[in-house]
Amino acid sequence: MVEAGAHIPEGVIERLPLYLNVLLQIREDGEETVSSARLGELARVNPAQIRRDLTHFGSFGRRGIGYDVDTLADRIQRILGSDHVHRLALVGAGNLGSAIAAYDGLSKHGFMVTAVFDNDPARVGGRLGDVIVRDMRELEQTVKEQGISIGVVAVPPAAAQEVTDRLATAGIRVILNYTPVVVQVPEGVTLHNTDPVQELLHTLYYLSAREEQAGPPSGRDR
Amino acid sequence: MVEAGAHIPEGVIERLPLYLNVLLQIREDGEETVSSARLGELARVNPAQIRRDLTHFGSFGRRGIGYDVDTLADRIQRILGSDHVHRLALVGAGNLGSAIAAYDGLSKHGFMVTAVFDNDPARVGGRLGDVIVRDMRELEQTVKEQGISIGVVAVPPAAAQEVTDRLATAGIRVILNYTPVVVQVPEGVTLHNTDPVQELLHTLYYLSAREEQAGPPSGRDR
DNA sequence: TAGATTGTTAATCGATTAACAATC
DNA sequence: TAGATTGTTAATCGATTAACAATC
Repeated sequence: MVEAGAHIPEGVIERLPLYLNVLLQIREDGEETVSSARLGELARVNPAQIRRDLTHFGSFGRRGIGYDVDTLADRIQRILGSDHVHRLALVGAGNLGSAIAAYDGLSKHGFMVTAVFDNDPARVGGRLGDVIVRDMRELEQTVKEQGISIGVVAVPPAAAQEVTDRLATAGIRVILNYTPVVVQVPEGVTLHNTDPVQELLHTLYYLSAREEQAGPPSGRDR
Repeated sequence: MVEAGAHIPEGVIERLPLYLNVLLQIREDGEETVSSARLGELARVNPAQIRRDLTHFGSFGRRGIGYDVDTLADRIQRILGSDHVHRLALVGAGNLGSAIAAYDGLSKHGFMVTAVFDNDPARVGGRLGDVIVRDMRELEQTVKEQGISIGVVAVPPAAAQEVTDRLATAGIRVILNYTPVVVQVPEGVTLHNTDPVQELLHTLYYLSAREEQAGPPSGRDR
């Protein structure tokens, strides 16, 4: 265990969600204990690195045995802060928005879409999951009223920057951008671009006309 | 310029698509020249790193001036292999599949969805974009006939592993997994998990009850 | 010429990995 | 006890960054 407040490398924080995901899956399969070797196999991470990563937060395993799946999952959830519910504001109720609202992975980690916005009158008033679609004009007020800090942008590219600006102004602190547009955010707002194409392009490098060379270091990204 | 065949760090290959994306956006804005400083600002990458990254492939800029946007974009596209069209097979024609088929970012980088599969008889025979939805049973044959090497999994979680297996068997070399399931792929197949939730969880760490500490190193991921 | 910005070196910094004692 | 696997150290490896000469 390292002293509280010590700097924890970004890479460690990036891998924790991956470990958590694998642990939840293992739990569904009925496994109660897991070794760093098995965890590493499923997450495609070096077992030594997993053990090293975890020491930043304490020691959660038992020598000779491995890790208790339940306990480790709980600990990681508490470290990340995903042990309680987080509300999301979703902007855009088209195909993409609908898919996001129905996305299994969100609820699994305590994320709840509690507000949906669209500017198409045909959609406003309709339902997406359990939530009524609101007019875009209500964005600022609703975000503030519900104290939402995470926003998801699933609108046509042309509207991406404007929506981002409005979310930031409304007090949103984390924005998940589902458009391929490079948007700008003010200081203090964290932006995530979920552009699978960037990952495809990255893979392409190893795919195209490079058969004589070595492939990518691992079969999987992230 | 480094000798051909020299090892190029993975991080460099990961950043090239980011630079490319920013360059394409700058080009749309009508800019003809860009400095590493400006590029770094937009991509949120240290300017020195951008220059260092590019030296792996040659020298594309002009001292005192900067980089020609067109030229640099072209060079990166050729390095990555995105200067020609790549066909995609999309499995799952629901909301998510529809959103992916309509996704701007794909065509922008030369990715074309040329085959769509679903096992719902109500969807088979219908259209998604320009493509007729085929029955899942035709997957193997179609993938082989069209010589498709990239597959996109946009099916319900329960079907994710089976679809992945079938794509791999059919000869697909890159799989983009849009489900939250941790799927396994055989040697030689590259798997990308596009799970925005993992990124949200990662951000959560910096968000929750840690106001007294420093935030994440940068305002943006990827 | 003066100002700007690249290409490139060298130093720093941090992350990964192997190895093994501790211990279940 | 013997086997297994963690926690942790120490070594390696690689990536990032600052600085500056080259040059437009």
